Amino acid sequence: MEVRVRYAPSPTGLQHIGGVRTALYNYFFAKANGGKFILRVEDTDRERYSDESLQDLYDTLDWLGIEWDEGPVVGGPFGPYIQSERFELYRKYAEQLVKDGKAYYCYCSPERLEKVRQEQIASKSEYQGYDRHCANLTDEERAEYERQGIKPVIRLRVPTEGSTTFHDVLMGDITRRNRDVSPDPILLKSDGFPTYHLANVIDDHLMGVTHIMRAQEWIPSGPLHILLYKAFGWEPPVYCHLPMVMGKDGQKLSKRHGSTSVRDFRTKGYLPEAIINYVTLVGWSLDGSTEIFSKQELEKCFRMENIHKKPGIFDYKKLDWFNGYYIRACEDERLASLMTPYLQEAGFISKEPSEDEKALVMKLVGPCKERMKVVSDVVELSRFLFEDKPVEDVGVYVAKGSDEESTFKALERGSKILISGLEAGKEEQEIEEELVALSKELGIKVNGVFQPIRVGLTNSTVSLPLFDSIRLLGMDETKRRLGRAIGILEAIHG
RNA sequence: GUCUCCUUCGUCUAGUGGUUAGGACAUAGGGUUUUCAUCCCUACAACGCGGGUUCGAUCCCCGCAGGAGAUGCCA
Repeated sequence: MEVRVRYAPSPTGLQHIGGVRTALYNYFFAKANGGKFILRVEDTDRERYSDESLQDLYDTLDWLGIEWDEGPVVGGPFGPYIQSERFELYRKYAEQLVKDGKAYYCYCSPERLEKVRQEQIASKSEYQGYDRHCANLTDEERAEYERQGIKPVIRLRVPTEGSTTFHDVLMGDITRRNRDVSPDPILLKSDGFPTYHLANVIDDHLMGVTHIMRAQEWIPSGPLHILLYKAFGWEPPVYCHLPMVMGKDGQKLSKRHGSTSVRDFRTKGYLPEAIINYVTLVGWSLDGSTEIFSKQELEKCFRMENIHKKPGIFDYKKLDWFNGYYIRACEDERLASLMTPYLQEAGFISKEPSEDEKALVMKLVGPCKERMKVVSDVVELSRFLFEDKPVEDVGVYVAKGSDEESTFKALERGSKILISGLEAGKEEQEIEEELVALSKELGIKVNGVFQPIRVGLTNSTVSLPLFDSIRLLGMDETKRRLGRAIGILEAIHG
């Protein structure tokens, strides 16, 4: 039997880490088993739906390189794959259930339901949920409600006796007494749209879904779904409930923990490889020691059995580590093009970069590569090139173990060695050795010579390596800034 | 309140009826280095608690505690 899985998000917000991981697991499971990965849009909540969310869904999957075999845009044999376009279908099935006596019309107002709920809470009633007020209306009562123009909902008749069990690949058998299953949940809302439970079961069945991998928060409604499959006389699929992704405090990951939308991470300069690799590892592992996985590898080695039961806490620092790793592994050309938008945003280079600017960005890649956690770090690393704010504070030029006098000499003589050396076409290593010799002569540490030069050139004690900085600045600018730095130290010395 | 699920270093995890309980991130220290970073080395650090079963339990069983989720005309 062919494996068919689906990712079925609701476009009511930006795609977040938890959702994307569900998508990834489904996608990898399909690939590893030569199956099909289906994308289905569950847009039955008309209140919260937004076009932006739908677009974000497509953009995010696109960016991650997750292609769906069937779904919106690409189509497929069981379409449409957007639930709002399947509107009529759900009503038909719901009404069939009513005809079969497995569901019924309910005319209760939201206000009444709320009142019932409040009373149950207030009385600490053991029984919580709908009181089945409309479960056995007579034809006359129904007709009266209809006359009043009340739009009914359709509720499932949940048995009050017995229990329902379903099997979960990870959890084993999960059993719930029927009296503990949500009493008579709504299947079709008064606006004619189905609820999640109805639409989900119908579509999974009609689309031939064989395995359902979804978040653990759905476990409690598992029995309800089984009841629905039974009511329709359908065979339920294999279930596998995924551990949730939590924040530092052990609560469901949310915005107060930091970024949660993939768009946020993308904007900050995270690479899709890093997101895929790390997110997959929260709740899944191959062998406990392999950490680096490419998407292609995961498409081969992903096993459902290796998914964990325990919810995982999302560790931003470990993500950073992965991202740094992937930045270092990134091709120069690609990294340059990833860096470009940040440099443009900062106003460092133009929207239509000239050939010179492009060449400069390429030169920036090497020195920045080892130093970025996220691509946006390039802005701070390269700021000295585009914004020249000389350091006026003499103390900054003085390295640890040196003093103002030695620093001045080191800068003055070091600059000469540097410039004449470069102009004579000497090897950098040779120049470096001469600078080291100078430090010895002055009786200061090596950095006592390099620091004032670096501060003079990059306006900061923390900078890219000296010779890289010079290459980026160019000879003329190097001379200018060195001359100016000498001036600053000289002036203060009188 | 009721129901369901979960429990190995701070975090992600490996693992076994007898192991020095392994790896990675983080943290701390050190080395390489012109700063930063990279890279390398070292250290720190865990089987939730209580009962069983057993010659022996982190591992098997039962309680407990703690955590999470669900309990919507949201998914």
